[in-house]
Amino acid sequence: MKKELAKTYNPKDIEEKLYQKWLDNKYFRATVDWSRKPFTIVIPPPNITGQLHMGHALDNTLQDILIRFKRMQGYNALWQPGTDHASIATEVKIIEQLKKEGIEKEDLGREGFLERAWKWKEEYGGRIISQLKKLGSSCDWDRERFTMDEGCNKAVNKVFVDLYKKGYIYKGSKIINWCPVCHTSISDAEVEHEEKEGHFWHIKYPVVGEEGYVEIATTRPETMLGDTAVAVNPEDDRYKHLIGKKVLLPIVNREIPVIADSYVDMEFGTGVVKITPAHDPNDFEVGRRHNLPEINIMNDDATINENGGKFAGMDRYEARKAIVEELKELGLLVKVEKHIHNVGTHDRCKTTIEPLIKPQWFVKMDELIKPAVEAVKSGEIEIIPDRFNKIYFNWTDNIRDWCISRQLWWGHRIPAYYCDSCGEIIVAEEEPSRCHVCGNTNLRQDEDTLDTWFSSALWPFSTLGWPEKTEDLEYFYPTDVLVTGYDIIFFWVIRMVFSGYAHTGKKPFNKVLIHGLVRDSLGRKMSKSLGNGIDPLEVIDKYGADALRFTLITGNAPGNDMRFYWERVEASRNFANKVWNASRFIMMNLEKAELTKTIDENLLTPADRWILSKANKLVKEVTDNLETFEIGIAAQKIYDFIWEEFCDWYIEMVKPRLYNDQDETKTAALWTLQHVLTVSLKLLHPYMPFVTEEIFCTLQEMTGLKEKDSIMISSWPEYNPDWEFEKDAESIELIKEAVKGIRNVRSQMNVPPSRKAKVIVVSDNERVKEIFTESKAFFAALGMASEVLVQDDKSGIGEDAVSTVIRGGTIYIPFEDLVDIDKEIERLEKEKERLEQELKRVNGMLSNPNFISKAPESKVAEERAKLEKYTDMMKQVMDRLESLKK
RNA sequence: GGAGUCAUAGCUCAGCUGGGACGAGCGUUCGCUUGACGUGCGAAAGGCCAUGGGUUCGAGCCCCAUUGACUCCACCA
Repeated sequence: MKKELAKTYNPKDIEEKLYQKWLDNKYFRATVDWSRKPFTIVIPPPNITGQLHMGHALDNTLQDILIRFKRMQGYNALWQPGTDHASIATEVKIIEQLKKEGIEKEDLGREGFLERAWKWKEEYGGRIISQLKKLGSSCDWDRERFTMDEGCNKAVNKVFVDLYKKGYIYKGSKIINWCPVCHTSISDAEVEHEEKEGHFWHIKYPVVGEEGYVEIATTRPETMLGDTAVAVNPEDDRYKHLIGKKVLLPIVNREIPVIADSYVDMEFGTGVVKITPAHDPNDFEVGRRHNLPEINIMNDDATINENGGKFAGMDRYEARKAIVEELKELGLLVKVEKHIHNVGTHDRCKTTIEPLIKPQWFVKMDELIKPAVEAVKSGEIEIIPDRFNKIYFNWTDNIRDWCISRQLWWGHRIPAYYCDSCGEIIVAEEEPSRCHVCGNTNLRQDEDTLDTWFSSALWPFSTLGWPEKTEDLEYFYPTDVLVTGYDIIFFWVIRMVFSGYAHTGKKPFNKVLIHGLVRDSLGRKMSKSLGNGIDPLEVIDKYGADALRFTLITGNAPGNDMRFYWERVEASRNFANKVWNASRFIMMNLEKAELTKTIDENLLTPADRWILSKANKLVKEVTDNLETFEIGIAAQKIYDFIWEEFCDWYIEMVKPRLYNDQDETKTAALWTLQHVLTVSLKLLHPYMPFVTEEIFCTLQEMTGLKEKDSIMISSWPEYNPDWEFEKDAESIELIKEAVKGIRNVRSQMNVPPSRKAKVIVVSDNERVKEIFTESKAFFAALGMASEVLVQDDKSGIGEDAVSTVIRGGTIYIPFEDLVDIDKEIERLEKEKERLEQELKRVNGMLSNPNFISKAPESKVAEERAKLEKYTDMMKQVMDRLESLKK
């Protein structure tokens, strides 16, 4: 019993079933096989807290396309999947959950909390994975990893210890970005700078021991509680005399020095800057240069601490108000100006960052970053599109030490142990049983965990077994391509690159494919707060995964952002439906046919050879495009080929042969249909895995020509240099031209398709006559002709006919009653005008001696051919006009 | 203050290393129960390729400047 396809394509009927089939047959599985070439992609691990959003959908569609393409090409394609523990995001989620139960994090204690966290991970961590499956992602799920699993933890510890031993990891008290809500330090990359409207408060600081004061301008008056100096530029004549003297810090009534530092910009503000080393990164630097005391005036929740005297306990903004109020009362507030400035916020919770001095762990970057810079400079790692090199270098060139410790519980705990009796710090992969200096057995592990990105940086090799010397690592590493959005270059890409070189001695990947963001239809970022996000799962539910995938990779240039439109998804769905129906038609006709794998080429008609060479050319182009990551361009070409060339032209051309059992070329037509369809399906498969699989399998059953149980393991079509049928291509193009001409004329005259008419091709060119004679059958069908006559003169054709000119001939349609001679003349005049334009252009070029001498020969020849063609057509138009005007 | 992206049909965007804009989808107009598909078929309307220079036989594409929109980076109190 042969399978039937439903009338319209319904993705829901097949997607789940096919995905299950792929899983059951282990088609996604990749294992070491030295006889084959590997092709490896590691997934950017989605957060376990995450839900699939459009960004994931795009990112993973791109990866799946590349993987499926390479797999079909015969590579041993591994797509390594996994998830990220996402320290802050997850910890915040769990704290929220606990809050609902009225529990504080501290109530549970570290162990209790972690237990809850793991439970949460077990429950929700797999959600995004199942969503990725709905997209059709062909990851090797047997290899699924987690950034906090045992192997990754081992890798993290080893890296930490190694870097520590080499002096690249150190602990230090430096000013760091502190999030008062999340209660943790964060790295520079996690700080977002937002322009905010603020104020500029001008405050008088009286000079000690003499009359007068200096006026300073500040955006954060509350930090004056921690001021330990006032700075001026050493070149500033206005203030030179004050350098070395002291001023009295108002309210606090502390005497602080006036120092000179070139950091101060004379042009900006008043030229005098208050220095608060403990709460401003710049002031911190100045403070260290001048050995100033660092007075921390804040608690971890950004309330004022005991160093703030009577303001202690107030929130930083309350304190600001109170201090301004008091300054006013003291008569020390000169003025308040509006001021727009950049404020750093935490990218996760949008809280304004508070710079604080805290002991933290850092990775020293200056040496480590060097190979990462060199790799991209030399082209050993290629970033696509290459304009992102600049973003990459912008970050590497300005890199600062990476603050890696986080005051969180969910994450890799720092493998550093303190001996409280002798003060020794022991950094080791395994917890030491005793202090190697004093023998103390009561060691205390560092409370902090590591930045999430510390473990993600190792992802390309930790997932393959590193630090063990596994065969996987040897075979699949370095990976081939990394696919990710431009927003994550500095968070992740750079860190993977330097980590790869530092720990494996190799680059983590050869190429980085960067894509843009998916925005809403108004061009805004999709975000939770705006509520403008579109759920990919909803799209899949309504239109199918294939439609979503196709939509995401077409209609935009690499690296550029794209807007999401439902209309575009609909168009993609329509395309899937088109493929479905074309296949349905073909299979309908194949039912009774006996096909063989290859065909005797002598049986092929010009139309067959035309579409075969078109398909052949498509194979070459699509393959080339995919090799160079021009994924959207390739998709567009496949779309155009299937819809226009194959469906609208070839299938229509072939219909008369299919309906005529006497036609000895019918088998050739069926074979060609089947062959071109199969090639098209294969090319389309990476983009639309589900429809193509369903049709491919059904088609195989129908024809009995079985290649493989699944299209995804079938072989990628290969370009055949022998299948360039130039002559047939020319013939068919000529017929297409004629058909278009006829349709155009008919449409202009409002002739309904039901009214057939005789079509007479007049030409004195033997080749032209031959072309129309051999293709008469389908030319008649496409041109809505009742009968086609091919003759070499106009005998028998009266004035009551309309005509259209092609190269080498004129086509007449005697419509008798419908023909209005004046209108016909008008039409021909227009055609004449058009040709005149063309001739003018071509003649212009060809009469330019510089063009002839400097342009490439092929171009000149091309233009000459056009001249010939248009001249010929012009002559015919003129002839016709003449006879009508008589 | 640096850097980048974008400006092409009513809308959203393609246009590869310079060689006539066959531009695509959607929308619009007209005509179609043409034995796969109305999620379709056929025909059409619609573009000074932001502006001003330059290079070139030839520029939407390369160079310079200008205008406008957006994004990223940056410690100006």
